[in-house]
Amino acid sequence: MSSYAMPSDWPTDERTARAVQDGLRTRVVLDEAGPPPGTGHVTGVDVAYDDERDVVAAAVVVLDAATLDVVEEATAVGKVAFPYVPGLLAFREIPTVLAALGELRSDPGLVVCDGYGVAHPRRFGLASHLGVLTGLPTIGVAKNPFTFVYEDPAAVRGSASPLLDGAEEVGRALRTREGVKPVFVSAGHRVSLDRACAHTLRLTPRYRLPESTRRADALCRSALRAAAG
DNA sequence: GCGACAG
DNA sequence: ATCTTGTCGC
Repeated sequence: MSSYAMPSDWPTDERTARAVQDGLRTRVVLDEAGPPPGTGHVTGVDVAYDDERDVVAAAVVVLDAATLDVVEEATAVGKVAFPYVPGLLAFREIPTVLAALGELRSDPGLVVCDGYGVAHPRRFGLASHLGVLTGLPTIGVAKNPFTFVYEDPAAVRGSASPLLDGAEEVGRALRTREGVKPVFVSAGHRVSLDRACAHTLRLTPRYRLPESTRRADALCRSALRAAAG
């Protein structure tokens, strides 16, 4: 039995999905600093699809936050439950992610999502949604700026600039590798933006993307091939 | 109405 | 996300 239960009223249409986001957004907690970087566990989450066969595979990889060594891995396969609609990504990814999380024996610690948290049209992206449903601290690290505006950060690793939705800073463009395109970090649930960035830098000692998501990405792809392709 | 648009 | 070879560079 999974300890992370999916709501029984999972929406199947866009209208209802947006209403669900509006109903849950008030539960997002943003006044907690979150776990100190380099302590406990950090868990990467990612999902791969085979829309041709209507199959989706999710992977969660738990890392030791201090060493980045793999502590535990888990995967789950399911049917695609929602189409990709910008702003509604969570409804496509979360069902299978919850199933994979439910297979873990370890405490996930901080969950790092491939996408956004509060940097979202209704301030309730994938990372925030997953955080509210599980109660776990979460952050979002995306590869693209979505609809937000930002100034290119300085070339040196560690530089950052605000990711803006109008005048509001909803996240940060963070340079994780010298001279390489930045990643886009946002708080998800129970973690501050400053700390989300600090975690992201600790997770990127060598590559642009966090080790957690790189590991989860490789794992969900192989899980998908094993299940379908 | 048209274009943009996390993964 | 996914379709896809070679190629430039550290």
